[in-house]
Amino acid sequence: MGRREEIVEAATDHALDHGLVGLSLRPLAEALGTSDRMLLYHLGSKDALVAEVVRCATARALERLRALPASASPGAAVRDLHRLWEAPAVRRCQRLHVEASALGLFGREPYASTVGSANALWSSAVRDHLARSGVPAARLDGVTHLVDATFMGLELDASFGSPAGPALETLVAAVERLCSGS
Amino acid sequence: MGRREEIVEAATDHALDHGLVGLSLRPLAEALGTSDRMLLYHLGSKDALVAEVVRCATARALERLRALPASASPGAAVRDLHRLWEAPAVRRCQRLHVEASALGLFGREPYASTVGSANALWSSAVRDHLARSGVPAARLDGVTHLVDATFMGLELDASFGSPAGPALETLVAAVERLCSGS
DNA sequence: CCGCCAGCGTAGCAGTCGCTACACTCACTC
DNA sequence: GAGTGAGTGTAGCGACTGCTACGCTGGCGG
Repeated sequence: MGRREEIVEAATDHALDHGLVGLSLRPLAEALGTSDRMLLYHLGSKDALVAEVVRCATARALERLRALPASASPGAAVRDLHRLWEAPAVRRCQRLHVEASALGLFGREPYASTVGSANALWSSAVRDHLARSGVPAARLDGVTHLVDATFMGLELDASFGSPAGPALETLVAAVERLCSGS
Repeated sequence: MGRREEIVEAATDHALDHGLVGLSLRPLAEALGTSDRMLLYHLGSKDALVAEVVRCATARALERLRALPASASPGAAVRDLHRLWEAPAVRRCQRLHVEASALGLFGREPYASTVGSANALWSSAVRDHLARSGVPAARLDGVTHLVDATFMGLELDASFGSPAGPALETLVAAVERLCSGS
């Protein structure tokens, strides 16, 4: 692993803990045992570094999602996806993804474009898992978007103590009915 | 309206356009035709100003939500809530709310605490509307949280061009089945 | 007519930001 | 052994941050 990849991995760990918003080169460099000068030497600019961090966090979460075995039913798939999402290692990545998405809300770069492609990857992996778990093709698009959006929204809600339970149970029940009936 | 309220309203307009992240006192003051000195004089600190802005944006959206007449059915309620959410005046407020929520994700103040109470208000108003529109009590909690989380998530997705249509239709169908059956 | 104080402007503080200029070491090739 | 290039440390640039010290103004009550 080259120095650049080492830096990106370590910076990702740091961002997973502290978020993207306050991120600045000097404290980050100090935490990584190097200097801001070096971060810029290897990454080119802060924006490039941030883009790499977002990409790296997404890749870590994706690896876990792709390793998830097919679930027994659409309802079980939603539950399994949520369990995966709540695994600490995955959740921290998703929290970062949500933060990056919000930073792109007003078109601010590099968040807007980076998060766009990250989300396409994640969303299509969710779709794959749902398809493998018996969600009928006619419902696949809608359920994928619904599940994806709901989990993101729940992550936002969770930050001020709102429990995910009721919404999750409702979503599971809804997906079950939607995929068995009609 | 006192000078303080005028400033908060104008600052809210500005934040609705430009977001909370890059917000800094001097450009804001210039846009408002005053000086950073005055913002601090009337509001006390930047954090207090931000808290007021978030509160103000939430109040504007709430006013619209509370004026929404009861819908004909649970499914229609979801559709009506979404139509309300997509009204430009409301949507800008919700976009700001989502941004503020994300800024609170890592516990950063004043976002975390301000957004918490704003969300409680919004969530309970959504709950009221759903109850008025025929969502049975047993489902009220789950549907409220589901709808709320989904809309927030869709707002995040919308920023990189993902259409809300499929997820919304699926949510409407799901809520309809959930509230008529069993 | 005087004092007072809310409201406002000017100037500036100490600190942080991303980024760069420059000099230097070291391993390498020729 | 000279030259070369990647990698690194130091120091600092200009811009910007939230915030404050200080002085002025105008209208009010005494």
